[in-house]
Amino acid sequence: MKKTRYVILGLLRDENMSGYDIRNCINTRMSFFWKESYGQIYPELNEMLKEGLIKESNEKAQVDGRGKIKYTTTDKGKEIFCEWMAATNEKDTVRSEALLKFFLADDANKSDIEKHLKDFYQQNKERLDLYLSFADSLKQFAEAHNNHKYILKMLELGIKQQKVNCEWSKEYMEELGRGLL
Amino acid sequence: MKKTRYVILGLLRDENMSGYDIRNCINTRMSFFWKESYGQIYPELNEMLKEGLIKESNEKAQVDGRGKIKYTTTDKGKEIFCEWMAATNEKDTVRSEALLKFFLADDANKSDIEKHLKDFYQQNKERLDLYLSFADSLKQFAEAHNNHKYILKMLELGIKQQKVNCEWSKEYMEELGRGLL
DNA sequence: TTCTCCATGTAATACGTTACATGATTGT
DNA sequence: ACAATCATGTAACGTATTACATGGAGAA
Repeated sequence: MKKTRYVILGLLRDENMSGYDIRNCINTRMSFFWKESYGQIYPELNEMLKEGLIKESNEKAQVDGRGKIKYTTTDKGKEIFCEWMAATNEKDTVRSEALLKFFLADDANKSDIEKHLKDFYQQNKERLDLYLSFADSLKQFAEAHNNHKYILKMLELGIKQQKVNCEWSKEYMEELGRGLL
Repeated sequence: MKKTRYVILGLLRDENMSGYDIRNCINTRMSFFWKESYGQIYPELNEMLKEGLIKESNEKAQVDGRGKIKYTTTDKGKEIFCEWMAATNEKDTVRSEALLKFFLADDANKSDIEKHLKDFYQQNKERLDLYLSFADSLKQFAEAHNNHKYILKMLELGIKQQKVNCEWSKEYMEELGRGLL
């Protein structure tokens, strides 16, 4: 089942946003467990408008200058968001090309693996730093929004996961470097 | 880019397999970072046959009884597998409905979150046990195949990840239970 | 003025799942 | 005899990415 509308609805509860904002927010803050492309977001927004799940918020439209269209959730939107929240989750769809290569490796492609481990470490380190700084900025306003503490909890997990990935790839690289494998 | 053929090629290097075998192997051993459905595997196998990346291995066909068709990689298949192995990885496609809900939670859906945390813990625990037993069985034949040590390394990461997820969700549940959040 | 980024959108294409059809084999 | 599982396959459908089109705003 498509979940685009629920992410949108979830974000709009907190703050009025344009399609562009939504896409950016998802692909930065939420990037370690989600992403969306414009090709999904814009058509979905118009669909949701028709269904009355969101509406344009003209209040802030001018403040921001541009022809930007900001949206808010309607009561109906909040309702279907809550229904989704309460429902049992589908099985995750996880696909990692790096992990796939690590799994399928053998002696013939040892040097490729070393390269991919390096990239893997780098990417996880970058994300780790991103989440740490995001968590820091949230902590400063922990009282401001009641949902901040939930996001912080979530980030805590992301940080732990990135750390595990970094440690593992570092160790693995060292083992390969010392010819232990 | 579709990666189905590379998984297939990777598995076939090690052992002759049928489409059914391949699908089972992916959806059990590799389930924490990959999956494929019959609708992808069978058409892909026929496509690969046409392109000369794999061929039927009639040797073992009878041994197994059934009308099972087992495949092996050809030289050309090995070649394109190696090319893929050496290439830089695409960004991962990660989508977890559970994590999405944890991120989008607020006080209004606290009880939903508790339920999802319970499920999350349960699923991660089950996977953890699965990988532990898989790792155990591989360790017994660690010398048999030169690729076993790479798979073990990979499983090591999977095990660490599952553990982190279990610990995090357990802690989170306790905090919620004690009304700390 | 030209470049870059903001901003919205769509059409073509690629990818993936589901549900169904079919039939053999094994265990009870 | 019956159910379960093995085994292969396809058509319909749903979902997601890509590439492109369009144009305004701000900076160099």
